[in-house]
Amino acid sequence: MNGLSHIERAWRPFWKLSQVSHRSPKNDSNTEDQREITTSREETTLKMSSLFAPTLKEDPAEAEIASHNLMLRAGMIRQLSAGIYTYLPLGLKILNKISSIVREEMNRVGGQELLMPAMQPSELWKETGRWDVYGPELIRFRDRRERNFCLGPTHEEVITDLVRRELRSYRDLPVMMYQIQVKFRDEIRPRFGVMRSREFIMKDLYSFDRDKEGMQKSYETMYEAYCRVFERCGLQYQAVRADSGVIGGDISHEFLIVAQSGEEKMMVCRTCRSGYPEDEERCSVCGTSTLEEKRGIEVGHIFQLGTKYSRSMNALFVDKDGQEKPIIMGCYGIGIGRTMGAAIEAYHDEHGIQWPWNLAPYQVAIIPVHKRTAKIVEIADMLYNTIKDTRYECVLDDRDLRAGHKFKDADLLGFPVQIILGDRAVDENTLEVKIRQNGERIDINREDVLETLENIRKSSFHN
RNA sequence: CGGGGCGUGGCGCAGCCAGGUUAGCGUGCUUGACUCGGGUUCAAGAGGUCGGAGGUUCAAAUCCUCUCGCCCCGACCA
Repeated sequence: MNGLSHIERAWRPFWKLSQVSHRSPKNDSNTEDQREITTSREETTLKMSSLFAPTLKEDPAEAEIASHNLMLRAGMIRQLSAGIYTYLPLGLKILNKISSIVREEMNRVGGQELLMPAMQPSELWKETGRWDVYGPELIRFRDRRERNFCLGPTHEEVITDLVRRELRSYRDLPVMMYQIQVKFRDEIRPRFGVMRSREFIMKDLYSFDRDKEGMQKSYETMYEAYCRVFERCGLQYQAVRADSGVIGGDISHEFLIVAQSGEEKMMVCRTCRSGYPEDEERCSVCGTSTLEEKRGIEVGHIFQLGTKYSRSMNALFVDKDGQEKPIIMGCYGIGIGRTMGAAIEAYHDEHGIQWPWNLAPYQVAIIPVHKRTAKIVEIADMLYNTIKDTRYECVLDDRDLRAGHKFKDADLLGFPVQIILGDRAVDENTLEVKIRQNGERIDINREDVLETLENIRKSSFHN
């Protein structure tokens, strides 16, 4: 058994432990182990003949909006029940792309990942009063011993409980912890596929500070991290001051992806780009009244909670002056699945999805137009193997289908670059490259593929 | 929860109002041939307790009752 002091020290942020001599795992492990760990890479290439992505030629009856329709058509999701979806391999791949970006940006600013239970005892919720306040949206049930539980729609209670048990001193603050996990909300009306579902993947981060200034600093840090997340996703976003709703607290901002089909209206300052709720008439940042109405999809929401949860749940720390004080909290959510839907709303055309470079499940699709000549198959394989060892992810459409079918699928699935291999290209030693974003087609020399890909990546307006 | 709509082969639909042989069409799927750069063409084939339960009737996909599910609009929300 470890002594408590050891445990306490172990979970402190590493930057607080600089005086403690701790051994780096790198120095500990032998080179054999290192090699094993570093060689386990994610799959970056795929033959489409083995991809489970049942595409639909026709529009599914249940889908009203583009993203829902296209996710179904592209074989990314399937519905199990109202507001409950399975992510098929391709859909999951994209979900993971978004999660990775989110995770990297959270880690970058000192967020520490953890994983909390979805199943939560009612007692915690009664402490904060939300067992009664939350309403039927909270999915409740009893276990075999008649004890009340709910499926977490959010995790303030659980993390506050964790922190009040383990965190004692101002020396332990600030801390930011987050998870990327499944949430449950029994929506009055689930709709638009993955956009408003009853079970969904969310990143939720919680910040803990010793005073208001610290909380505001954490808030600003997260605000900036959110900007980086959506920038990296290649999405046009807008932060808007917002109401706090049931989450509570004082100041909050919503992050919206700008899209025509967005449910939410907002006013954006033409001069400084500040965003306001739809009823605002002038920009308080630069004083002008040249606001423009835009529509967006809410994908993130950040809150300055203050002491709402720490007071009701008695999450206290001892400050420098020896006084017990409630921890000052903030919470910060990003809907991962919703971000995926919003990206499609923002980037699609009549043929299908147009993935931003960084969200594309694969950036490149190699499309041999037929398999009749050995040369085409050969070049396709060669390209596939070449790209396999690079930073690019690619699929090879090795299916036994006609060219038209492959083209339609490639457009539908939205790979940013298609490399089309036909007889002409083979004869002339060139490659035909089609850019999904703008439909542009260029012929390049075969040896220039990687350079071309890099150029396309760089010039992609939403990379 | 209020309002509207829909459940018929995997998917998209017709048939129902005015009950009546083996329940159709398109697409997809299987096989064969012809094609072969934008979901080809032709032929043959497999696949359906018509959401479920009960009722009316000689007879129900069709009429009646109940029920389950799904979609859309509204209030609510990440």
